[in-house]
Parts: sequence; structure tokens; C-alpha cells
Amino acid sequence: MSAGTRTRILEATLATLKEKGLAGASTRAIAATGSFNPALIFYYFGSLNELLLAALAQSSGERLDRYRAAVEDAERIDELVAVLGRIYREDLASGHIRVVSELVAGSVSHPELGPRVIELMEPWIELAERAIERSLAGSPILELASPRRLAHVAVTFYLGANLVSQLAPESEDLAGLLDDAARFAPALDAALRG
Amino acid sequence: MSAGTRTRILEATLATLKEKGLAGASTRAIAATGSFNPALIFYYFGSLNELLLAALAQSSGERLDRYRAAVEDAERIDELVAVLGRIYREDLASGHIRVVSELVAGSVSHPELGPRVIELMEPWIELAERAIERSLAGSPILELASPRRLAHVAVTFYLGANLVSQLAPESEDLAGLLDDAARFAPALDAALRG
Amino acid sequence: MSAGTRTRILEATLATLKEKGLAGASTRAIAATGSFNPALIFYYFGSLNELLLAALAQSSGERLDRYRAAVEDAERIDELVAVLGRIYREDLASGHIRVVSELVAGSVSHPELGPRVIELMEPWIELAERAIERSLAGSPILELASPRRLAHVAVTFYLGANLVSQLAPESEDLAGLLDDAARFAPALDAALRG
Amino acid sequence: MSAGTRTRILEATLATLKEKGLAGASTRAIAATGSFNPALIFYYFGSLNELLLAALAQSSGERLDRYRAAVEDAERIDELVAVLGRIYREDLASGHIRVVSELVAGSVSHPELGPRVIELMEPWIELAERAIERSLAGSPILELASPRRLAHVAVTFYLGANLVSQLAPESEDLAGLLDDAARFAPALDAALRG
DNA sequence: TATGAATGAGTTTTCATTCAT
DNA sequence: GATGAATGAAAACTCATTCAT
Repeated sequence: MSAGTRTRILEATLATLKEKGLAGASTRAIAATGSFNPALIFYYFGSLNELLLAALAQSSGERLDRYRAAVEDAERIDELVAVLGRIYREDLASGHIRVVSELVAGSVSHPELGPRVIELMEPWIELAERAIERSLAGSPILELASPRRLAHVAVTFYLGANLVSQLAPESEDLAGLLDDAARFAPALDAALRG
Repeated sequence: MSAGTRTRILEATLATLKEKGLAGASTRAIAATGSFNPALIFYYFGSLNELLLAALAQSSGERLDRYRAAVEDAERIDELVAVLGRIYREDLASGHIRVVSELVAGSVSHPELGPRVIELMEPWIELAERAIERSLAGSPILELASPRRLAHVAVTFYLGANLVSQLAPESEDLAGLLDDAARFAPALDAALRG
Repeated sequence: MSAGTRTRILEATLATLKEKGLAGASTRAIAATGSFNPALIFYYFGSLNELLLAALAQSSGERLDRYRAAVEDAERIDELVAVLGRIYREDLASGHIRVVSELVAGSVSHPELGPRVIELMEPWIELAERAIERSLAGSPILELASPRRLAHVAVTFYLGANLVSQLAPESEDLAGLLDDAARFAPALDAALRG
Repeated sequence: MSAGTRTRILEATLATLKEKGLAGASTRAIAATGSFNPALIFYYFGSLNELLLAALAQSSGERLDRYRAAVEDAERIDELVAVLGRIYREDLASGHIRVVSELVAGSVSHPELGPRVIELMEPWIELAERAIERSLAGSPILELASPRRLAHVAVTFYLGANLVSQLAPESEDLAGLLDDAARFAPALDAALRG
């Protein structure tokens, strides 16, 4: 049942992270959530940090697939922005945003985690880069900054917004911002291409 | 020597935060840095959290003054961007960015800190708002989003950039971005006003 | 203002004991209650324990006077019991019972206090002894036990009842018991003397 | 070896309580007494308070069995009183009285303990009630007060006597009182029934 | 007579991790 | 594969008390 147990541990980790945040995700808390023995964490993942990273990687990977599919369907920038807003709301509701925010923020004070979290960011940057290339093709904006750089800016802003949303849950969030952007986007699109 | 000791504690806290991050800033570590008795922290600040917050408030307040002066001297957007880049490098070198990043990120998993950190963000948003109002006066951008909202976006991005710079110190940073922006800014300024 | 300050400290101590019990009566808490500097406690009383003892002695002394006056007015045992019930209710309402209970109980785990608290018990035993001598004069009960011994039993029971009332405030208390005893007392008195 | 370690911890707790009282029964002191790691206390009992309560419950339970057996053998009140005196001396010698006194008294200033300690009192009241019912059957005393109420009085007095014996170890104790009572009891018994 | 600062020893509790079974 | 027991290090915080002023 090795595979089954691994999965169970990962699910319990994600659930604990969503409910209690990183500070509440101790080995004992995770084990209690999943009704298994804390020592299993070390048997399967070597350390708590590795488990946390694996959980983030899994959550990140799943969402990446979802975004990739959506992004590839979008032809114009207004479509893109609209679909991003929709998926982001899913992420918020499912708790995935909380997981990302907790772990990314937590990595700041746990230097062992930093580089590993950064690695997980890379495919997102690439996805953003491709989306930008396609939707800004021909725009004069690309004369100012490369798609890669714009992608980096986008992901950076995304993480900042997650951070703020975690600290001030009632503040205006990224979802609302994307909604508005979707309204301007046609004009913007025209302007940028014109 | 109340003032003297308070200052000493605050300085030791900032130094510890810069050197070891939030996770390393325990009462004992701070006291060791400043060579005083850990109990003094409670005598002067009541709790470790309050001390941490006071240290952040002080660092934030000092930098705010610096930015305010610089921003008020800038007439056009290109000047503004250029001066921001310069000060940001100072902040990086002095360790202030590390302090901010550690505490803002740390607040995510320490919910008691969240609201207090958010409060400290407010004057920065206001400063950004005024700078945007002045430098974008008459620009069509303001038809799409209010200065307040743009200020919020700016601060959010700033925090995201701090976060990323902490996790991947060698990645391209905000300072570089601002440098580039300073190059485009004249054109941008013209375009925006035109 | 020596006398004034001493009094102020004693009053703050009694107030703190009544409100927060012995565990809450730290030097700082007492000083906060009375708005004075904790170091004054040591200046005037030498140690916290001495202050606590002085407070108990004062409270005990005042109540002793009250009981003495009442007891001396009572001729028969039914009168005695009735008046005791009445005063006991005063003591409960004023918080004196709480002070006594906290300190007597607290002395169990603070051996320095034990002998000092016992000393304060002595005048109560004597008072009880005299009351018993007078109200049981001629009764065959005195053939079984000396007034001194009966007095000891009475005070012991009194302390036990205080203890229980502190632990289970809603349980049947000494006041109720004395009320009932007041009803039987005439019959008892007749029987004992007959 | 769960049972073995639990027992070891419980025994170390009782020993520490007997030797140093409640104030001396810190987690470290208990662990030192039993030569185990202080963290084991939390592993097995969750908190120091729970351990203390468990130790009291065990001691109380064992003694309750002993008293129950003795009480059930006693037919008349003089026999009852005599056997109670004998067992009480055992309790004194074994340190059980100290444990009870420390925890009951300590509960006064640790309100979390109060209700839990009161619960442990209940079976003692019931035992006393049954003993009183049997040995006072037919006595006119029962017209004045119910067996339940008399039992309550008895237990209250018992706790008061424990308290006093702890504070003034050399004072006349309950054992002596019971001895005397045993001498009067036949006469008393006759009188009460007659 | 009164204050504010400072100290050192103490408290309970939590944690990731290891290991024998 | 899985468990329960055990550990050592660390955490934040509170306290009575002292002392120079």
C-alpha cells in the first residue's frame, strides 16, 4: 500500500496547510489529520520539509495543468484575463492559494526551502511567457521588455497579491482586479496592437 | 536609561532580523546579539511580537521619510523611477528589505501579526497614491484605474518583488527593473500624456 | 506618609487577593491594583510573603473583633448559631472568606507560611473555646470533650467549609448549615442540658 | 511499555508530591525524581495538570477501596470509628494525606483544578453516606439531617483536618480524635439509638 | 521615601526526529 | 510497512527581588 499511504500523507498535509497554515502544520498535526503515525512522514519523505515541498509541488502541478489548458484556449488578451480571473477564484475557494502563500512566505525564514520553492516557480514563468508571447504578438510593448521579463513581473505580482490577500483577506483581491482588467482589456488590446 | 535601553533592544532586534531572519529572531538570540537579559524584552515591549512590530515600524518609518523626501522632489515619472531605484538599492544594502520581507512574509503564518503589519503598509500606499497622482496627472491611464488602486497595485508588486528577492537573491531584482523603467520612462511619459 | 503608604499597600493586597486569588497576587499585580511601584512592597514589608501575611492578619483581626462582639451578646446556643450565620454571610460578601481560604490553602504548599498562619488561628480557637464554655455550661457533652478540643474541632470544620466553598461555590455552604442548625438548636439546647 | 512508563511517571509524581508538595512538583522535578525526560509527561498525560489529577485520582481510588472494605465490615458505630482511625494512620504514614491536602488546597488557587478535584470527592461522600445510613439507622439524629448532608459535613471536616494537619503537623490530629471518639462511641451509640 | 531598571532562575510546553520492534 | 516510545533542544514568558538614584 506504499502508493496509497504516500497519497494519504500528501492529502493530510494539504488539508492541514489549508486549515491551519504552515505554523499549524507540525508532524503531529498532519498525522492527526490523516489518522496515521507521525513517523510515517519520515519513512516516506525523510523530513517534514520534504513533505511540505512535495505537497506544494503536487498542488502546484495540478493547478499548472488547469491553467495551461485554459491559457491555450485564449486567443486574445481579454479572453486570457477573463479566464485567469475565473480560475483564480477556484484556487481561492479550494484553498490552493493558501497553500502557496503559506509555503512561499514561509520559505523566507527557512532558507533550506527557498531554492526549492523557486524551482517550482519556473514552469509558471514559462507558462506566463508563452501566454504573453501569443497575446502580445506585434505589440510595441515587446520593444520595451522581453516576454520572459514580463512573465517574471507577472508571477512576482501574483505572489505579492497572494501575500496581501492572506494578510488582509478583506482587501481588494486579485480576482477583482482581473475582472476589471477584463473590462479594459479590449481597449487595451486595440491600443497595444494599434 | 529607558530610552537608551529601548534603542539598544530595537537595534539588536533589527540586527538579528537582518542576520538570521525571523526564524532566528528568538528572544534569546536577540538578547545575545545585544548582550542584555532576555527578560528586558518583556519589560520594555511586553512580548516578542510587540518588539518585532516595533522594530518593523521604526525601520519602516525611517525609510518612509527618506522616500517621501525623494518622491516630493521628483517632477516627472522618469525622475521618480530613477530615484526609487537609487533608494531601493540603499534599502537592500542596509538590510531593511530583509527586515520587511521577513516580517511581512512571517505574518502569513502568525495571524496576530497580520493586521498590525497591514497597518504599517497604509502610509506607503498613501505615499504611492500621491506620487501617482502627481506624475500621472492628465494621463488617460487614470480613466482606467484610480490613483488609490494603482498605488495598491504598486505596493503589492513591491512586496512580491521583496519576497522573490529573498527567495532567489541572485534573480533579477526590482532595482534592475527600475533602472530599465527609467530608460523607457521618458517615452512612456510622453505617450501617457500625449 | 509612611502609614498612608503601608495602608495603601495592604488595601491593594487585599483587593488583589479578593479579585484574583493567591496565584494572581504577584508583586506586580498588587502594585498595579494600588498604582504604586512594586519595589515599595519590599521597602515596607521585606518580602511578598510578609505582605501577604500582614494582609491576612489585618483581615483576620478585624473580623475577630466583629465575632467577639457578637458572640459575647449571645446567651444561648441557638442565639449563638443564628448570629454566626449572619456574620458569615457578611464575610462571604466582603471577600474576607476568599482571602482566608486562599492564604490558608496556599500555606500548604509554602511551608514558610504554615506556622505563621497557624499563629493567626489561635485567637479564633480561644474565642470559640469561650463561646463553647458559656453556651454548653452544664451540658453532658463536656464530659466527653473539653471546650478547647471542641473549639479546635469547630475551627477545623470552619476551615474545611471555606475550602470546599472555594472549590465548589455552588455547593451547600456553611451559611445554610448554620441556618438549619439555628432551627434545631433550641431542641438541641434543651436535650443537651436536660 | 506504555503501562510501565505511565506507572513510572505516576509514581514519580506521587513521590515528588509527598516530598516537596505541590509547589515543588514541577515537570522538571517530577522527571528528575523518576529519571525520565520531562517531555514524557506531555506524551502520556498532555499537561502537568492532567498528570497531577491522574496521580490524585489513583491515590484516591486506592484508598477508597481500602476504606470501603473496612466500612462494610463495621456493624456498629464504635467499630466504624475505630477502623477509620486505623486506616487514617496508614494514610498519614504513606504520604497519601499529604498528596490529598496539597492538591485539594492547591486547587483553590488553580481554578482549572477545582471542579476536577470536586469530582473525586463525590465517591467519598457516597461512601460516607452509606456508612452513616447503616450505623445511624433508627437514630433520632436522622430527623435533624439527612445522611447525605451528614456525609457532606463529615467529608468537609475531613478535608479541614487534613489542611490543619499539614499546616501544624504537631497539632492534635484526626487520628487522635477518632481514637477518643471510639471510646465514647458505645455510649453515644446507646444514647442515639435509645 | 519612592522609582525605574535590571537580573537570574524558574515555569510549561512544543517540536522534529530517531529507533527498536 | 508501520507503530509507539523516547529524546534533546528550544520556545516565550513570569517572577520575586535588588539596587542605584
